[in-house]
Amino acid sequence: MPTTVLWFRRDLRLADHPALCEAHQAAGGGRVLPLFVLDPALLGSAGSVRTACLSEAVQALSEATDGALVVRRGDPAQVVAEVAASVGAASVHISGETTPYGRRRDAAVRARLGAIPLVATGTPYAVGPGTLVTGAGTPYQVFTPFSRAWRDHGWPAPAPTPPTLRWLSDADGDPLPEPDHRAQAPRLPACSPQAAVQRWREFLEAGLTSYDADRDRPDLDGTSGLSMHLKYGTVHPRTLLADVARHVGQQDASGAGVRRFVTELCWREFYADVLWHRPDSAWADLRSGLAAMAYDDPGAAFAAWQAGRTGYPLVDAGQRQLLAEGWMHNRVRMVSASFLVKHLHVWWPHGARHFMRHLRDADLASNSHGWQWVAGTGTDAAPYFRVFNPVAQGRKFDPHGDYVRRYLPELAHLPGASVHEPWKAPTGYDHGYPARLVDHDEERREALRRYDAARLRA
DNA sequence: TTTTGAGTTGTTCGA
DNA sequence: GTCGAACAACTCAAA
Repeated sequence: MPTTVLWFRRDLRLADHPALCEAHQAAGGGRVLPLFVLDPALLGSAGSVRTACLSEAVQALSEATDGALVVRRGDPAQVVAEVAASVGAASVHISGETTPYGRRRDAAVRARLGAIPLVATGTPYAVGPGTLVTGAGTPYQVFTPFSRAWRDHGWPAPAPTPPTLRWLSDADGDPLPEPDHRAQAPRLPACSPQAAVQRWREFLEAGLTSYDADRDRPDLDGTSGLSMHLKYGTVHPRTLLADVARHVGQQDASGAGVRRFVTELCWREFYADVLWHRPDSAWADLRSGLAAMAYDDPGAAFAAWQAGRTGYPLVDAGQRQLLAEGWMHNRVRMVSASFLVKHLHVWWPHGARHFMRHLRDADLASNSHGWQWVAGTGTDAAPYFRVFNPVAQGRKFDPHGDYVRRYLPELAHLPGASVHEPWKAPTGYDHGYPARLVDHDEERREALRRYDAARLRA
């Protein structure tokens, strides 16, 4: 009976897993060796929270396979070929990868495997990147037409889990990185398929109806909280879309929330599609229109931004949440990114790299293209004259100041929305909060000047 | 090929 | 305090 290898990557679950089905089918009555490779090329750019989440998800997968999961550290091309040869595998199975590094890596693995086929089934998306094209056969550049095509295309039903899973383990593995973050930050949610399912149930019951209104409020628990699970694949968007479709039938009151949630999933797929067509846009401007833009080198101001000491409370609260929890509310990500790019005049990849290192949901496509949207260099970019005012954003989306106070102990004594303007409070700087690094009006005008100059030279 | 309608997420200013 | 206009044209997608 043949043996096959199932190499897990961004799909750390057993449910709704087409490549798992394929691996079992190819094995016939034989066994499947579950494998995870700790790739130094990927681990090197991950902060401690990211590493810990990965470690936890892999641990959960190991338990779900009754300890059969083989974890090996090293260059995937070498490790996968070695493992496949050692068990005499008939084929190696994967979920298709779509990021620039993942595609290069898989090509190298395929080459190294030689006669053993590397079989890709499915992707981490409901509709695989590169599937949808415009009538002219070109990739979509604007979200709304893409989202129409994406909904019209429809989403496949979740894959059924094979009734019996016959795992093989050769028991010769490397240890996982120590998940040491939980002691430091006990508030962090667990990273496992079970945790994903639990969070999803809670959100369906309590969060979805008010999602449209609450998702923009960092002071509330209004988001789905699923971004980390989508990143590691502890849940697949196909599962979510199928559940949501059932939910819609039951209660119409949640219509706006459902539509919005589906739209947010679609954004993830849109940016993955853009990155698929333009791998270089991960770390460089998608559009060349601002090639002549004058940026400042990241120096002391960049360090202050990273540490959450810019003197603008909403920005600083976000940056400190990022360092403490490996997560930042989406609204605050936009404000903080805008501040780095437009108030501190730093090129977006510097900020994007910092986010990628620390975010536990670090998704290359969403992160890079979210930054490019803010910077005005991406698809559907924000008009260049749109400069977020961190105080106005704070008053609007954190109206009682609860979010800011949660992360800035130096401002915990200021009541209500006054926390967004400590310079106006007599006691605003009594507990060591830093003065404003730059003046909003001044830097806004400076940003507009630079954009004008860049556009003239373009 | 040409035309047409439309495009995530804001801010400021002045009436 | 509230409200509408200006910001600046440009590109995309489809008819």
